[in-house]
Amino acid sequence: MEAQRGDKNLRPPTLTDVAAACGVATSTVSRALATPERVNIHTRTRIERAARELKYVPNSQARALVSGKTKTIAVILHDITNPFYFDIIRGTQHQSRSAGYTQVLLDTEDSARSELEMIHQLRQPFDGAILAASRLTDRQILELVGELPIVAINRQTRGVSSVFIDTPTGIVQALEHLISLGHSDVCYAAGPDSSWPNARRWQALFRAGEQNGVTIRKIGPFSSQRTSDGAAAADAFLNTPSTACIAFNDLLAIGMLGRFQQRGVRIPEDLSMVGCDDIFGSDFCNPPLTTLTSPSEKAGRVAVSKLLTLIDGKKEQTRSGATILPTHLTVRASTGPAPTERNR
Amino acid sequence: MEAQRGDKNLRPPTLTDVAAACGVATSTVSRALATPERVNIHTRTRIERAARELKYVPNSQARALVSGKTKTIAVILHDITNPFYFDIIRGTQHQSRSAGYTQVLLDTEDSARSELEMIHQLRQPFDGAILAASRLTDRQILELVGELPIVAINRQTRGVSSVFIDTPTGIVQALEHLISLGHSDVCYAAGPDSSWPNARRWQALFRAGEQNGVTIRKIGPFSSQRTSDGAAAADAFLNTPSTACIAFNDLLAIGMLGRFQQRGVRIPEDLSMVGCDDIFGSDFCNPPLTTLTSPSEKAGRVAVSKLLTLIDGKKEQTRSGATILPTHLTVRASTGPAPTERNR
DNA sequence: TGGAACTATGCAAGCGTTTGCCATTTTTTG
DNA sequence: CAAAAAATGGCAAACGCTTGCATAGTTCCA
Repeated sequence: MEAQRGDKNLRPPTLTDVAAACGVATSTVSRALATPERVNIHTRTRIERAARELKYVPNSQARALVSGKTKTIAVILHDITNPFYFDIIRGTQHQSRSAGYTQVLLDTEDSARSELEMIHQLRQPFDGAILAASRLTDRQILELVGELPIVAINRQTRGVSSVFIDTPTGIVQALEHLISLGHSDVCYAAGPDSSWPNARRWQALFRAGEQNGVTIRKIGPFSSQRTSDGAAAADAFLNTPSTACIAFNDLLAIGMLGRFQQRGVRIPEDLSMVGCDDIFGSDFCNPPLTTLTSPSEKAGRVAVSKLLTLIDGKKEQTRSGATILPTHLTVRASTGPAPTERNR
Repeated sequence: MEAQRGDKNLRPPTLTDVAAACGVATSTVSRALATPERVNIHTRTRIERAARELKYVPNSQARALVSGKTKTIAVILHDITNPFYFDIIRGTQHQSRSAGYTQVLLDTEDSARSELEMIHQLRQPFDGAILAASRLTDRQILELVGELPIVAINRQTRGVSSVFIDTPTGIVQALEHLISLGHSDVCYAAGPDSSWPNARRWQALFRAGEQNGVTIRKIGPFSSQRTSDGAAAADAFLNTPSTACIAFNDLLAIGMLGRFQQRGVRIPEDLSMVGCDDIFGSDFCNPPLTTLTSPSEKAGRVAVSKLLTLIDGKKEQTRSGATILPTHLTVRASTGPAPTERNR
């Protein structure tokens, strides 16, 4: 109950303070710190010592003002607490940090409107932005790209740099896994219509079903932001004759698992479940979930490095391609042989 | 492969641009936007329209430079991906956003050194900081408090504003729960020595054990950052004669659960497990974990509001007290009657 | 009707840096 | 040894905004 306000050192030291302490001009101090070779070794060391003694820290605002660069990037997602983002965030964090950038997490609370608005504001304080699973339309995204370097994750739009986690291809693999277990009627528990990856996953599954001659159905759309959303999906599933279900994401799948247990449906004896993403928890839920493991952290890292090359604006490298990251099927205990007869 | 760089609007519009468009001075525009009542209604609307048309967005750097306030706070934690923080982050996010502040997440990657260093740097770009589970010493924290408004979460230090999630009291409740189930020998699986809450939890448990006349033991310290850390703890536990275990946190507890299953130990028939925090996953792990539910999101919110009053610097309100938030015991399936005879 | 009291707006300084340009000194070179 | 070149460091402008002060108009009251 004493110190709780900065009494001493009311004003942090500035370049001018350091300059005064050394009897040189501020410009010299600035150069000594930024371009040491432009300054005499002797004065330089003197300045460096003074700066250290005064605990001088450059004011990033002032620096940003003149340079126009804030060394800060925005990572935009619509729900910070969705575990899918955890690893992505970790990836962006690592990569941006190691490049000397600060990242700011912004959640749009699931409203496309605020997302667009937000990004408009962003133009000033950020050097670039990463759109993780955006709900924006292609037009909106392109408009943004005109204002700010942008990299999208799991969202491909012509002319926009992006990183795509190739779950659709993984889904084909998952279907084959199910087929090899004897399943011939598979249901997709869909995520929100506004989700771009959701459409892609469904499409991939549907096509693969056609090619393999198995029945594919779809239930949903369901919200898929928390496990509790799974209950509705589970109940809907039990109205289908399918023996296996591939869910849009693990959150939904885990929720379904819980509901099935509640209703006395045994997994994988009565039916098989496959999730997507391999989020935290997929390995210890009950039963552990067979899922498509996403290289999320890597996606975050790659997105940041793409963004940084965009920011550094090597015009030549402005090839706004999509980087595609493969997923792999992780088989755990939620998938098993198709039941001879579906019990209901 | 076309638009990917801001071709148009190379330079965002400034106050001066708006002023020119209206034929007034920049100061007038500034006032029209900041203190509308100080400007004639007629000019004001004219300015507002121009600003809208030009899509003027104030430059936060410039504003920060003159005001000295960045409207940004730092949230410092040592591992972004530790699920314990998710809800805290969500809380801080909500509260700071609604107060018009931006939050930046900084992880110290578990090194006290970088934490201190980092915060020193922070002084410039942040108006304040929230220390979530700091590894700093009291002295270091006090030093910081002299430089920057600070609120600590789960860390009490004289003279430092803080929010404390009262898990220790909850632990007593958990012990009583176990005692009522017939357990009389309880083991604590400890987290890292450097963790302040860990010490408090152990202390509370130990005392409660003395008062209730039950045996309390301790194993560890264990790392407790991911579930895999639980394996070692589980094995260590099996070397004790205890019939119940209270783990430092849920991550550790869930990890232990997995290892027990691997080793054929049945929960709760053979032994009971209690975790702390009630993180994402505690409700769907196998078996669902009895745990002390933390009001984490609320803790985040409260921390931010305390920080903001500190920043606004009402000298009177500078009562750097600790806010204590109660936890409650959530009983799920991992605790049960003590086994008549511990099978091993 | 002559100020007093407002109201509305402009001027210009200043926030802490960076940086182009110039002046001075030192070094190099023929 | 003089001239050219390089090294060093200072000056001042600029980045975009806020704000204290000054300047006109307006309104008001005696």
